[in-house]
Amino acid sequence: MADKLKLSWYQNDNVAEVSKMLLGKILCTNIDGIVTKGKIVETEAYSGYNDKASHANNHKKTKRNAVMFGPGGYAYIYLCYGIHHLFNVVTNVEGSAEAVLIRGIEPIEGVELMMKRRNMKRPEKRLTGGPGVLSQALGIQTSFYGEALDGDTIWIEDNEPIEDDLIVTTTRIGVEYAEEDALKPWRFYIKENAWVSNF
DNA sequence: GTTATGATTTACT
DNA sequence: GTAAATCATAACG
Repeated sequence: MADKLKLSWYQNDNVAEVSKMLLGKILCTNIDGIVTKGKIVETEAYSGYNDKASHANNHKKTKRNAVMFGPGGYAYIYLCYGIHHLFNVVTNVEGSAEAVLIRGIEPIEGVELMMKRRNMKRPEKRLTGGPGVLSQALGIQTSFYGEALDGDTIWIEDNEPIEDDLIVTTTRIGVEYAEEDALKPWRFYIKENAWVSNF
């Protein structure tokens, strides 16, 4: 069995690199004594410096994103549209508001429970193929906010790294000529994986 | 105290 | 393909 990633593992000053390395790792939760696991297949990096999409843009510190300003290795849960829980992993050291958004996972363990939670009547692809639903499938709630990822409730297990050939890095659309303003290719996913969202 | 907004999902035409 | 749902957070008065 793979080892739990240590908090220091996340405290890398290159968010994009952490995002890349998170691909293929195993995200685990332990809710009510039941463990569910899923392989991370899609991630997205967020920085508090130059990413307009980030809640921590321009070092804007609020109560909600405060955890992102802390040291890496903690869970940042954000409730979007009032319904969807988005799960982020805080990276980098204290003072740098950077995080990795987990966008897609491939169910490994506890699949039936996931479907039960989601009350799935839909194709399996939608079970965890999206940032909002994967959180729900794993039972992630707002009470996970600020949880350390080396605890017994939620953690990430190490796994064999994904080959570079299988990692797809995407840039934003229509930014080729606007290199200065364009955000870096900070979206990563595993090639030819059915659980990647939005395709 | 009140209002505007969003890192999305789902359903329907 | 497009449109609507829905609520916690943040900013403003």
